[in-house]
Amino acid sequence: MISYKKFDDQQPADYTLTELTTVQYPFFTHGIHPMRQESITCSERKMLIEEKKFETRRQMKYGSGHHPNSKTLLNVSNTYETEINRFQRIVDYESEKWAENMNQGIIKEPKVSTSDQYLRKPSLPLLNASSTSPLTVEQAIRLLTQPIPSQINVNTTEIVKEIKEWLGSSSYTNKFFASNILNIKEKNLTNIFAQKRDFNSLRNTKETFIKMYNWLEMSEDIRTEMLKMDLYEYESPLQDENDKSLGFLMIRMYNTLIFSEHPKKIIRQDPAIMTAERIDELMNQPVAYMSTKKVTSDIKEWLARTRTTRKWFAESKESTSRQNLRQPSQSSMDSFTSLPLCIASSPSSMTVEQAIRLLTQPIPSQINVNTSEIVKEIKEWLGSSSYTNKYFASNILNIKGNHLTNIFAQPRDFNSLRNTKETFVKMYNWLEMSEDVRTEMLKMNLYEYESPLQDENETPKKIIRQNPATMTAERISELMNQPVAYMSTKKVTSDIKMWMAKTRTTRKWFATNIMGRAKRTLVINLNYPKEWNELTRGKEIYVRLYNWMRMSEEERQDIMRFYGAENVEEQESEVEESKSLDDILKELRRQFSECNKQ
DNA sequence: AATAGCTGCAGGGTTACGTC
DNA sequence: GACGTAACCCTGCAGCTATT
Repeated sequence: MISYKKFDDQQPADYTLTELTTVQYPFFTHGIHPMRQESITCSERKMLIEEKKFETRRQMKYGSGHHPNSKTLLNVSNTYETEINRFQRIVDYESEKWAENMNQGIIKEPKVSTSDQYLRKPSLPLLNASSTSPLTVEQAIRLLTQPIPSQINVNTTEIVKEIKEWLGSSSYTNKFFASNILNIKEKNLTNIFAQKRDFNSLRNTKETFIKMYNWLEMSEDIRTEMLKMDLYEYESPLQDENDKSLGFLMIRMYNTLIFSEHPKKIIRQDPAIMTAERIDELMNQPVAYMSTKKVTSDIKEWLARTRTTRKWFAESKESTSRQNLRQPSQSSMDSFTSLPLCIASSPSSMTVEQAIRLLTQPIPSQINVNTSEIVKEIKEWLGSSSYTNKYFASNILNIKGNHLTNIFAQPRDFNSLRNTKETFVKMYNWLEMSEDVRTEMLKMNLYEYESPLQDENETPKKIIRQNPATMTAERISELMNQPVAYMSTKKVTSDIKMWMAKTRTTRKWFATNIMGRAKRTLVINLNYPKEWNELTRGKEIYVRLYNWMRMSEEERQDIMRFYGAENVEEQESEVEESKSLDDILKELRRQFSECNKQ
């Protein structure tokens, strides 16, 4: 057993590079490694078997009319095996470049422009195919599964939105689209539609998002063509029969050609100069797309072959890189919030919610907000427009005219602002907008449905606390289920989260006892609040959250005590320290502003 | 080490809606 | 009204990270 204890012990280099040189791909021997069979996903299998048909056709076209037979295939595999030996089973997972290289002189293929692959122009032969000849199944699947260029910041929310829009405008059902194009169950698609995802954190569903992304990139002609096809008809039979068949050989070959591209030569450096940085660099090279099943399968094989323990491997390498892999999730979450700007750039269909979201969009933290400059520019804009200050104040900023006059008159330090920070955020965003968007927004009545909650923030309506002893289930139900015409779900959920943090109420307790929902459900609603107008049956939980925030703290404590909360006494003493509901609300607003700032 | 919180995934249950 | 289907909501589980 070789020691793997430290990176400094350069033995491991023999495993990452040298050791691998001795390994042959089992695909191209007659004894096929059984483990490898499991490394192909269903869709990959599908692609491969379809590729077989494709290759046959291409052989006919480019191979002087001679049919491929087992000998031809063997030649292909031998050639490939040579390559494999040369590159020594270090498999690269990025693209199809190698396939193209390999195809020169081996498998003649209609020219697939791999260089264009990264330009996100749907690989062109397929476009042509739609006009000149019918799209083949393998072309269709390749189009669908084409990797998304790494420089693209995949916004799953936007993809979902656009797919929904497309489905809405088409005559096809979600179910048909799910099964015939995405190769998933309809319920799964429903979940994908309902639950926001961070693309980089996805595992199995990443493939679905890739397909949806590519779908949106296609022309309507190609889509129509594809919808007529039965892309996944061979899905299940393949599971059983592939072992000894010719098809299986093709599968193996094509899998490697397509999914395991030419390894970029990682030149082995002198082991003595292996540094943490070098390791980091090697381990964290960006990857645009991979077959995760294949990678994990290969890793398992490698672990077995090199007798590396999972524990050692996990702790020494993967554990460190794992943290890094988690990083992108935040940035892509941020992209959700920046999205409305894009939507609003075509103001024709702007909704009140979009407008408000545009206005209240947090100012990026790197921006040094100059309030004087904002005031100056807003004044200039008002001067040049036909709108009065009062109109602008009430219709865009949702403040009173005299408040705006004060803001104009008194210099402010943005970071010290509390309630007025929101106004400056709105003014900042206003200045960032195009005149078209502004015009559109000025025509709207943004605050007509302003919720009582927000009014209460200004002058909280005192909810008279009844005698705690009289708190009953009926009273609670009455308080919690008061009808609500409109609310800013984002604000409510944000307030609730702050309140929970402040009172140290757990999600589990609150969800079970107050909301009457599972913790999971509450967490989803808190973290991914839907816009009020998008909600249908799901409004109930938001109504309860809203009404919860609407109550006085004493009322909340009474209810919590009613449900037997253990820490109500502590919370109560905490509450007693605060002076009034007014202060609580002010504090919440301040924290909310802080939140926005960050 | 224990606990809390978050998330992907999958599936059950309910509601909405269209068709007969 | 009965029925089937689509869409939506809710939840459990498992695995992960962060915090205490």
